[in-house]
Amino acid sequence: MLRASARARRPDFAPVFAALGDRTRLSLVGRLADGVPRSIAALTEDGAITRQAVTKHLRVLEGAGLVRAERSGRESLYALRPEPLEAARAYLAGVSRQWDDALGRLKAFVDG
Amino acid sequence: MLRASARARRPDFAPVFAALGDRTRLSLVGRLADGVPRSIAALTEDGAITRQAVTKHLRVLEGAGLVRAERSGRESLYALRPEPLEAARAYLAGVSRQWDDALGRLKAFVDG
DNA sequence: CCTATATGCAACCTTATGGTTGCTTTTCAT
DNA sequence: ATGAAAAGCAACCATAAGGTTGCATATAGG
Repeated sequence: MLRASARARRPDFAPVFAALGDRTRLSLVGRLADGVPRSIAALTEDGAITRQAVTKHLRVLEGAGLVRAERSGRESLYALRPEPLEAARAYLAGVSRQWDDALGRLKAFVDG
Repeated sequence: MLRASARARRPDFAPVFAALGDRTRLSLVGRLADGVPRSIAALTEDGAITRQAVTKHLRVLEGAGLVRAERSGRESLYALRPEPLEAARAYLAGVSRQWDDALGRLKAFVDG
């Protein structure tokens, strides 16, 4: 039963949203959205926060699949991975669509 | 300077994502997506969790604007508010678009 | 009126989170 | 070869998060 297992294995988006649910992390995602991989030091540059804190945030993002690290010499470069972002976007679109459909049916019922 | 203040007041989505970043809460949102307001008791029915815990989650969702409570007699009915969901969706779309544009420019440069 | 239902409030517990500091290790460049 | 730069590791701290239990309050309905 492919359809059943496909339905059963719906990925759970909570971790992705949780990873995005922090100002600092959201800002990191925003900064990496230009497609340029950056080192931890580069991402710390604004100085608002310690390098270690940035590292932790990057690990969280990596854990949610939102970012990927690649070591290059003495620095490790973090790059955005758009796939889970897109998946989360699609998920939200689905919920919104469900809502709109429901309202549509309600209106049809009332009018009908 | 209307434009400047409009730009300055970009809503910050972290709280919305944070509210969505929990399985239970995400499930509540999913259940309310059919447009039917539900009481706390109704939303607790599966019994996986205490009514109090559900209440707390609903308050968090309400704090993020994702849900709205209206008291009706002895029960308070919670209804989904699609606006912040849609806004969050649009935000993610924006990040994805930025990423795609960046890749497009990079490709144009390489090919160029 | 009295009782069962629905919710609210408050205290409490455990673990996760966001952040720091200090020290070590790897690597680049002079 | 040596010093500075980049990152890793580990311990620690304070607070927030998710959850529970116990008790109080309001309302629906016989």
